[in-house]
Amino acid sequence: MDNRFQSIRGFNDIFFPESYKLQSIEDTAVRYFNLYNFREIRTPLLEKTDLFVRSIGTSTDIVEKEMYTFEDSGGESLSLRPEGTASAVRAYLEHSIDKQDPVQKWFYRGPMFRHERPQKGRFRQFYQAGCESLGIADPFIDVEIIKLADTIINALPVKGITIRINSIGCPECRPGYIKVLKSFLGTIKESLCDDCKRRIDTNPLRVLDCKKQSCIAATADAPKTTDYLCGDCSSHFNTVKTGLDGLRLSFLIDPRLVRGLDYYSRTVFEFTAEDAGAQNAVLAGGRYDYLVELFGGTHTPAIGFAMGIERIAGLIDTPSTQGPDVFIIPLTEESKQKALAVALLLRQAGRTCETGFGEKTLKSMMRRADKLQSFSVAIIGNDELKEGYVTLKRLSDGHQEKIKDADIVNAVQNIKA
RNA sequence: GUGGGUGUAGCUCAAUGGUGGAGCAUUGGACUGUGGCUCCAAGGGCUGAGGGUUCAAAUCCCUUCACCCACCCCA
Repeated sequence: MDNRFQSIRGFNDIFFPESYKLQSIEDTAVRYFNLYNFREIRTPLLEKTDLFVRSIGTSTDIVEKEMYTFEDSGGESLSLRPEGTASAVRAYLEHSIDKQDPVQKWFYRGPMFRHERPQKGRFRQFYQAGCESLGIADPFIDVEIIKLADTIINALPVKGITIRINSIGCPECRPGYIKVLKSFLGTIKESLCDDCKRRIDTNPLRVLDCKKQSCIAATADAPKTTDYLCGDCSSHFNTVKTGLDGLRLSFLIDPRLVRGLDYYSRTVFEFTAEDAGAQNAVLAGGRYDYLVELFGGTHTPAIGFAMGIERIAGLIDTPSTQGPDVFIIPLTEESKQKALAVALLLRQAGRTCETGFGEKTLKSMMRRADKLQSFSVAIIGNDELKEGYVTLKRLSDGHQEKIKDADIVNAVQNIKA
């Protein structure tokens, strides 16, 4: 056991029923993405490292220490994607989609990779489903996107979700705010933790995000981004808020919400769960109005979000599952061919079927049928073979009858009713 | 990368430094073509790995690995 291969840390095998839970979360998300007319885009898991460095930001933790980066045989630096937006924007420009129709609504789902220490709700390979709306600056798009996120979350059996929103301004107004914030932080520097002291210079916004009680207390009176927004950003944010109010969507304005990626601007939002451990952000996103031009395109406003599939799964009970409609029991070697024919017939009619091939005795097959929570069993032995019927038995009450071969599909229908 | 916790059967867990057990699960039988319930039995372990102390180590010490939780940060 000790010498056998082991998966690498933070890369997990996911078995049924956990896999089924993840699948149903993704399916729910995809259903609503489609309902909102988003179209799927599939991008590579591997990209040139620089794509992520330039979009996410050099001083972010993701780029500094969390990317799976290596050189391929040609000496080029490649990285497993730590998030989905950079690839989408790259594809948008690479295929000149902005020239055909700058307005695009895309969704994606799949694994992301970050080299962090695993803990509750955090893995090195994890799954996200997300969407991107490109080309529209209208704040009502923000409202619509947040409503989409809310709709997906509400379609799932999760409780205790809080929607937090904030605006972090634009290149017009943010520098001014950061200046004010920096000088404020300078005055309280001594009461901040060591990390935050360092952040004053490297990334002052992040000081507001510190979870240490002492830092939270020290920054209680810190200037708020929303008080320093320029006219355009301010009215954009106001429209978002009234739009959400108009949908009767309750949300919290969280001045400490700054997001960890450099490309965000204006509206940022996060859905947090009460019961999720320390990693409580289950869905997050925001505007990134300047990323397309940062990549060399024309100015293209955009907004998107991503949801953490496993984090949401952590809030959901394991779903109860159903066994097959019919478990087919061939008693003899000669009856196996007919067993297969019956199974195929039932499956064509949409009935889930399991076959008892490989089991030795009737008892062992019955036990297996029971263990799989089969609704019924169809026994096929030499008698049945000779006289052209199957013995159909309902396991819940033991009711059993002989069914002529031609009537099997109907009989299964009737026995379930 | 840092800190704390935990490693014993497939799973959940017992075992004062003195021959490693139980429940559940698995397989078979009681019951020859009828599951669940019950009873009986069987299989399954280098106690995560390596070293040390000791007459004697699952137990004490050191090292290492893995997992969990938290920090940093993030979905």
